[in-house]
Amino acid sequence: MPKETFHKLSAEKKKKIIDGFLREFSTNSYDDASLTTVVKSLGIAKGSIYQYFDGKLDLFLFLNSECGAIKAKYIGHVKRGDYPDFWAYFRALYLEGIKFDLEHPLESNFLHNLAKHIHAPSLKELTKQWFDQVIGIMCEWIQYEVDNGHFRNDLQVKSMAFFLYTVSISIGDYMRSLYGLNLDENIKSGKPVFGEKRGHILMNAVDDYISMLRKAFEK
Amino acid sequence: MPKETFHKLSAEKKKKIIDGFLREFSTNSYDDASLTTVVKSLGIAKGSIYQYFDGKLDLFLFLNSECGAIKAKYIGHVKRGDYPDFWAYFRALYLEGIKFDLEHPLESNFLHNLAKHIHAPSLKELTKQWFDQVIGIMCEWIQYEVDNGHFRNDLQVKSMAFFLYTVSISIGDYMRSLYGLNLDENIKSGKPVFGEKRGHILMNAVDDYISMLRKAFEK
DNA sequence: AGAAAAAATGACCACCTGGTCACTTTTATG
DNA sequence: CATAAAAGTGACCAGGTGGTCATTTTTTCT
Repeated sequence: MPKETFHKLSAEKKKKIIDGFLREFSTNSYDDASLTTVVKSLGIAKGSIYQYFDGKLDLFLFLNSECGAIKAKYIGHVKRGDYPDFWAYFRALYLEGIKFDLEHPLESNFLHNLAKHIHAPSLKELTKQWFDQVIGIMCEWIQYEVDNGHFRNDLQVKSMAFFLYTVSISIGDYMRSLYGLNLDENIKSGKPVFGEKRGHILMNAVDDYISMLRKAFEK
Repeated sequence: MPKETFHKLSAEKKKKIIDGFLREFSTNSYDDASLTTVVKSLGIAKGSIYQYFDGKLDLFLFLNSECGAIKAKYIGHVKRGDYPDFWAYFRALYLEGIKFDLEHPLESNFLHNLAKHIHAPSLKELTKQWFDQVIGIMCEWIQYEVDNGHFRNDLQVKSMAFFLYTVSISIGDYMRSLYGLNLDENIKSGKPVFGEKRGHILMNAVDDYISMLRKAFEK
């Protein structure tokens, strides 16, 4: 967590610093991201960031929690009970996710990039926690649907959760591939991450995937 | 590709060098793998490897093609025509894959590790080629089944190929998670990669996945 | 055996990283 | 305004990397 010094900074300066590092960590793996580079482009001294944070990892974890908090504001209010079936719920989560992508490109790409480099040894603890949490949530989702007779019950819930996790993560990659999106380039050039594509077009990819998942899981 | 000097080496020395680097590249990403470390543990001079190879990337690409060639010997003779349906064929490919894993742990883990770090910028070209090739093959598989009325035809073949690719890659991860395998540790300690597990037990994970894939793809 | 060619060597290079800390500048306080 | 505390600075450090090359050792050939 940042030191008090950082919180005392003006809102603009804080944002400038956060954005600078988000940009770097969004287009590089944790290890490849260079503090020196960011510090230079921000025009501040290297030593300053050690007045704000305990080190590279501390800085990264802070950015992660910031991005997570913003994303949670989007998907947090989507409730299973508000939808007739699981896949409508799942789809709504993705819609909110894309809205988040469009409105917070930097934060969105930071999180995508983290998921991409889930095997980075330096972030082993963070990614393990994150992974266990996601799998745990998905197990609960699936168990609920199995109990209510909506999902098949001939497989281990864990198998299904792993399957769902894998496919969910890859949806984003698929969208990028299908529409020829180059997020890194857009990030670097300051354009919107998803270019000119509207959210509902991107949902075509999600819908193809959901169509397959539905069949895979249904009783 | 290696220089002539390397090929003139005795078979034992060649194997020792190959194994040393395979071990390093199996337990580290391309960038994190250290030539210095391997060279020290092999007891040869740093300069020697520059007499054998054009550099780190050249060495890596050579190891990659070696491992690929060995794996191809296993899965190369599995033909679609020899199986009643696609999933029997798919399953047979995995059986051969596991056989390869057990008999060539170092080579197997090298390839797994490459797939894990598919986003590494230093290997961008290699991974892009590899990815395009795999997706291409899977598109052909799927198109064939669609044409013969075995797979649904209401989705883009590309969606299905991407889906199949994603799930296929994750099967290995799932096996590791399900059986608590720690491949890196086994590699480092010299134990068999999959520990004491027999191949047919590992296939339980594959079968759960196939069961879901079958439903997702069937007409 | 002697000369020439080939192979092996390891000190060394340029470069980069995250992190430090004595020092200067800015801000707050009495 | 003077003093003290807080914030900002950037040269510097140790540690690491892939790669080089003059030199030495080994092998090959006559």
